[in-house]
Amino acid sequence: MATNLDLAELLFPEVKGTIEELEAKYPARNLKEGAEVTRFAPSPTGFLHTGSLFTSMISYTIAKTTGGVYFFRLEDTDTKRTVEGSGEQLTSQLGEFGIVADEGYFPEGDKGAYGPYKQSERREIYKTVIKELIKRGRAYPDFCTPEDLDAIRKAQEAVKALPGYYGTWARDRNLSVDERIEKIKAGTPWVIRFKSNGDHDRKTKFVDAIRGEIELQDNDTDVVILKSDGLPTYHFAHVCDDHFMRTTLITRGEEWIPSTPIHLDMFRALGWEAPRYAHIPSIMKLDHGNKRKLSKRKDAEAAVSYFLESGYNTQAILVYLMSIANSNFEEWTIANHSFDLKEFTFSLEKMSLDGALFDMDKLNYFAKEIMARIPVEELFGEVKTWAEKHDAEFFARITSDEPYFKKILNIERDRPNPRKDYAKYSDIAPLTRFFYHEEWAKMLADGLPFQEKFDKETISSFLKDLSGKMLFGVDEPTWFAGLKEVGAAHGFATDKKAYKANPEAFKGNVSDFSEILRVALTGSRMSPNLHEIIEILGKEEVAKRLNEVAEKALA
RNA sequence: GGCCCGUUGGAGAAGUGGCUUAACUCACAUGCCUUUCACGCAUGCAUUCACGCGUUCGAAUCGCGUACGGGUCACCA
Repeated sequence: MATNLDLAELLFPEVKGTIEELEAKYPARNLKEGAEVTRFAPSPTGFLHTGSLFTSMISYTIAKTTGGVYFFRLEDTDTKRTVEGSGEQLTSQLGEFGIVADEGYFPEGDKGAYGPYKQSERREIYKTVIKELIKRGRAYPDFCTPEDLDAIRKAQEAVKALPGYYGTWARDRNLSVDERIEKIKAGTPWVIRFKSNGDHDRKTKFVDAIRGEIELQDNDTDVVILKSDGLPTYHFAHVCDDHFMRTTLITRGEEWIPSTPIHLDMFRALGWEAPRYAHIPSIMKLDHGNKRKLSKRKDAEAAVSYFLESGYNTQAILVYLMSIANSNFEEWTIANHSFDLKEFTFSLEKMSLDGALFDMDKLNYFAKEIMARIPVEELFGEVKTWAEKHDAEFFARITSDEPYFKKILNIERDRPNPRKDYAKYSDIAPLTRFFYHEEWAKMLADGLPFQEKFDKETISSFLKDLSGKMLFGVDEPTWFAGLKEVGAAHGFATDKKAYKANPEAFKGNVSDFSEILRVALTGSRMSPNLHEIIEILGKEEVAKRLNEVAEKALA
């Protein structure tokens, strides 16, 4: 009579290695007490999800702050969903955030002693372990077709039984070895299932690093561990990989909580110590009054590329995500006048238990705070790099005269409370375009937003006069005093109180002639400090603009 | 439907039985500053912690139940 040994040989004749050899090849890591080995293990679906960035940032931070190891593993076992080139994209996008793995998959080749770090290249390892499981009677080939499985599910529905491949519903679970061998020899397609000896009526407990103790029903389903394409399922790959890669802390989305008993069941069956788990809450979004997970199909902000393309500073994104992860981070940034994530002590215990709503307002707030504090030279470099990739016209504009653009960027920045009007690099072009003559000319052609209450003659004569009398190279009070003089000569008040006391005596207030100047120069009723603007524009350009507007006003 | 996780203001949240007349931050509103905007400053915004019952001298904090929200039950991860 044939035994499980024969079955294992028949199934995997090419597999010669043993688990012992693997244990020796991937020895326990020699790390100091408390050091955590964490990882980020995405599927290469051509897309870095915002929630993935969140999880990877947390994993990375934990490894770094405990003196451990953070590695990157590519989970490419779903060949149907695999998108070519995703590995590169994932690592390069993560790289923009400074989340670079200590070891793992890299487009140019694996780094580290616990590889391969791409699951499709680990078939040998999976099969070695599975072969052993079969020998021990803890795994078996299952010959059910999708139709068979469907029929089982329908039968379960009919009698209101729990769905799943377990107990007496597990059709091929109790086939004899001889029967199995016969079917295999007959060429019947098979998958390998794990043979659970769990009991659905019992509970399994584990301590989640974020939520504390969690109690779930014991796993009793015989999950598929090796698919018909010869690749493992997530459940098995996780157990096997994280064991041999010596991961100590599994950070993954909370959607994995319900399947944790399956993983624990397998760790037990293999006699391996299970790692600790930290199930990270999902980032949510409000949709018609209901919360739901950020969806890659429905929400632009689900893709990290969205933020990168619109030009959010990567540190700002990380800072925002950290403020969700540990809300005391915000207080910390205020107390320490720092947004340096490396200095902050992250703690899993302080994580909130339900998914936070993605808050664009708050992201924008952090982004403005951070952008306002980046030194100009550095900011300039970032804007330039971004523009080169995403806005050719803007790139051409700023590179045509870099010192000029730096001056523009620097407006109202060198002060304790700098201006904060850019949340992202793409905000800069529209707000600064008036500094470029051709752009300003277009605005003039489209019509300048002067208020109706000013008559054309006043606008024209005031600007005409001003074009020759504007002061340059003086300090702001002096410049403004000069401006007031011209205003007064054209019937405007130069003193607020005087105007308020007798508005009829004037054509307008200080703010009114200032506004006329502002509109003429910038094409808008709102702008940064006018004195800085005229100094940047220069005497010639200012005179040119004032004259052109003065003429057009009368035309 | 079974199981699991969760529920403090518009958002992120602090809070682990009396120190809370519920921090802090964003958003919002109003005012001040001011040549506009942005910045900055000041003030306001939950008499109440989903609801009910219970434990207790005392509960947002402990227990039970209900409601609601989320997740999960694949040869996807």
